[in-house]
Order: sequence, then C-alpha cells, then structure tokens
Amino acid sequence: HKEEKHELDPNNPVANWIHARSTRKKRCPYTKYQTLELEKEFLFNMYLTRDRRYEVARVLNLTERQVKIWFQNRRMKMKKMNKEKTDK
Amino acid sequence: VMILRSRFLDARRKRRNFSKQATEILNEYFYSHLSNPYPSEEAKEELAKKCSITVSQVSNWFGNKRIRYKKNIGKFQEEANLYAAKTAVTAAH
DNA sequence: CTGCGTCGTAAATCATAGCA
DNA sequence: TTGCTATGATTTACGACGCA
Repeated sequence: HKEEKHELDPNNPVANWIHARSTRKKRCPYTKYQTLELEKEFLFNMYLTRDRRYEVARVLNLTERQVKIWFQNRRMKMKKMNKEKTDK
Repeated sequence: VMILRSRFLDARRKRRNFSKQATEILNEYFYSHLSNPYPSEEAKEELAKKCSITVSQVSNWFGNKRIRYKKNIGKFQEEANLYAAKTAVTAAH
C-alpha cells in the first residue's frame, strides 16, 4: 500500500531548499535615470571594458560590481527576448 | 523615444492568469515534490507542454510558488492537503 | 589565483487581473 | 466604480561553475 514518506514535515518543510545568503545585499531598484543610462551604454556595446565600467559606475553612483552584474543580467535578458522571438 | 520604448516593454507585462487545468498540473508537481520542488529543464519542458505555456512561464511559476509558499506555509496548508490527498488517491488506483 | 563569462535562482518589486 | 489581494513578470544580487 502507501507510504507516508515526505507527506508532511510540519516542522521545517522548506529547510531543505538550501539557498539564500544572510549577507546578501537587499535588492535596490535603480532610478529611471540610472536604468536609462545603463541601457544607452548597453546599446553602445554589450560588453564593458574596465575603463567604461569604472566611468559608468562613477557617473551613475553605482559600484563597479553593480554595473558588471547589471550587464550580465541585461545580456541574459536579451538572450531570453531573442529566444522568445525565435520560438514564436 | 525611450518613453515609448518603456511603454512597449511594459505592454509585455499584460498577462492572463493561467487556466485552471494548468494551475492544477503545476500544483500537482509542486506538492508531490515538496522536498525538492526544482524541476529539471526536461521536466519544465514537459510541464510547459502539458500546460500550454512556455518554459519561462513554468520557471516563473515555480520561482513565485517556492518563495510564496516559504513565506507563509500556513496559508498554503489547505492547498497542500488537497493535492496530497489527490495524489494519494491517484496512486491508489 | 584572478576575473569576467553564463546559468539558475532568491527575494523584492512591479503591474495588472480579478473579485467582493 | 473602487479598493484590495492574488498572480504572473521583471528587476537586483549571488553562488556555482566554466574558461583563459
């Protein structure tokens, strides 16, 4: 007959879903201006040189790490958008 | 120009809730894999096909479901019991 | 070992659907 | 119509792993 395997873990059903760093910086939505400038830069080139990254970060008051990650995410977004067009 | 562009992009956010059958299928998978609700790419493709939605939508659904379930397990208890009972009956047949 | 690349995800937030 | 909550999508921020 049946099993009562993972049926219920009333105590910590989610504890197993490892993830989430306690030291993670809270997500901070960028301003319209910051996003607009980042988009313009992305239009100029999808990949940043070290110097461009430093300059963009300075002008937009973001860290170089934030700019680097923004570009990484932006490229993933573009990839996703292209895929949707292709699939359709 | 960018304003028009942003409006165009926002338009993509227009959505429709998934069909009841689709939600049913997704919930069945979620609650029957509660110890590890992370469908593989292949599983996502299969779910997407069954639900007539895209793989991205399946990913979004699981992402939202995991975080919302975790944030308030109590609110989903009734739903969890419902699907647990359903799969139990299915298994019995 | 450094450092930036992708991939998948958490968590917060956005925007609207849907309903009382 | 109005207000509110549910829900699907998008936006930041990383961890894990790859490659040079």
